[in-house]
Amino acid sequence: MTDTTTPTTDTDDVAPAVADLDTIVSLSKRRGFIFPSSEIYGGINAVWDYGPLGVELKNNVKRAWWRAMVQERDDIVGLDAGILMHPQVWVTSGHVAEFSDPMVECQVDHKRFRVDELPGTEDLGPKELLDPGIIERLGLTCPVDGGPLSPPRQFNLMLKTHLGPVEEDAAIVYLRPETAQGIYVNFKNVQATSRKKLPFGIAQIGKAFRNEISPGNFVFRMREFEQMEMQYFVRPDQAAAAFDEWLPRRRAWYERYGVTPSRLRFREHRPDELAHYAKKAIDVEYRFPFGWKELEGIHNRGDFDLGNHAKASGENLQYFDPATEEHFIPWIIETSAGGDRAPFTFLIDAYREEEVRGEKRVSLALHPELAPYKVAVLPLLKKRPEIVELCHRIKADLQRHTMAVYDDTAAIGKLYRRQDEIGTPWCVTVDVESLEDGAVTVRDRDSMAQERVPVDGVTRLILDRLEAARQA
RNA sequence: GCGGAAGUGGCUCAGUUGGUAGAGCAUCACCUUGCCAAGGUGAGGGUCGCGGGUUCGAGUCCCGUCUUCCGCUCCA
Repeated sequence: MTDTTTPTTDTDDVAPAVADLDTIVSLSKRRGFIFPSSEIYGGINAVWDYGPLGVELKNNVKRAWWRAMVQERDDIVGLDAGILMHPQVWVTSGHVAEFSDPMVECQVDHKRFRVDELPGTEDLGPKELLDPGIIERLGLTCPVDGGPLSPPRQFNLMLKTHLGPVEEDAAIVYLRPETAQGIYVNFKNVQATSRKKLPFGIAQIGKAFRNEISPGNFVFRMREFEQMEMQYFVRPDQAAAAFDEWLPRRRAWYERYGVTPSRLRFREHRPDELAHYAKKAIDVEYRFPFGWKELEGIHNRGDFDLGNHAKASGENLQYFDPATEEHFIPWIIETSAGGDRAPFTFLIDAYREEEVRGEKRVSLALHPELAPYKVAVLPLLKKRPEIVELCHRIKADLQRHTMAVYDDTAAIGKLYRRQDEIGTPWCVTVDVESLEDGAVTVRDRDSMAQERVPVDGVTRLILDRLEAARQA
């Protein structure tokens, strides 16, 4: 691969964050992008709601991802699997074992340890590992500083619920902690019905849930979040090459939609930090206001998932390669992006501030395809009913094709500023002359260029501009 | 979950030694203006995160709780 830089610190500010987190949170709330969940009851930890503008931005990001992954490719198809799955899926995937452990905490340095990894606990069963008296009985202490340990507690990173009206253990199901498993268990169905030959991929966007120990940083780490995942199935001997292909491709996707290249980097996981399913993992990281953090993970999962599911379910999940007449379990290259982190990143990176006459002006340089509204129609003079009427006619025509909005509740300068602050790329202004020459002014947010356009050509022009931005 | 800080109208904040809440911006209406956050007048909006306690009386003191932020754990 071409660009696998692996900086090590969080403080190498080649590209300082654009704005601090508070500024973004404040803008999000003020303009209606993101609100705290259940705010009138005091909010609920690590859940956030998308407001009128936020849902547009998020949907646009998801659509852009789907477009790049599914629409424009012949080798990837989509899927939308259930959030609830057979409980056995999570046993097989390793999540029951890896995501829920009896743990103890040192009372001195507050470090946490899995009970079954402390010396002398090797032979203990699951029940004994949770025994409150086990610490005292075995004389366990903190491996780091010898401090006293808390009684064992069950840490479960998976959220549970009951399926069926009667709450009994047999009916416990998990809310999926990752969307990937929905793809793996459907591998045969999708492959058979789509008749795809290796290599091919399955893409999915959906919610996942984790009882994070310490969520935070706004929408960066939530307990309910969205994933945009694509699982690419390949011959084992092609896995490494496929991995190297997807890496720059995924980074380029973020850059294409406006993320500053110097605020992106790759970071490869050390062997000791690899997830239980991964053979190799490289993150695409973004320079968030709170440091370099993962935006998306690209993993080589080998045959871990399909292999285990085949064994546990008894199903034959092998692929038959007609060219070589071989049967084998495909290997999987996974690209797993954050469906909330991506919009968050685009929002942060689009943030602009400038001083005009001692006043702070905020604007969002969002890529037109991601902007909540593509165009605003504004009257220069709202006293003339013909002008307002013409505005509504233009807006109605635009609305049939894209997100357009009309606003007349302020002077023209302020109307422009409002649109700049929410990232609207184009504004159409109707003035007195429009009534005579049948032309209006189209103003471009980024270049500030203005041009006169015949009323009948406005919609075409905006759609052309949008398409041009999409192609760029 | 642990340690530290914070929580007042949509946003940013003020609120003196406890006496029943203010400002700027924003929003809305009207007048004026008419191409890049103009001016004027007026209006709506908070019981001070929530619960309890002390007190004649608490935003202001005490306890609990929730939430947010910064660290420890993580990874979309």
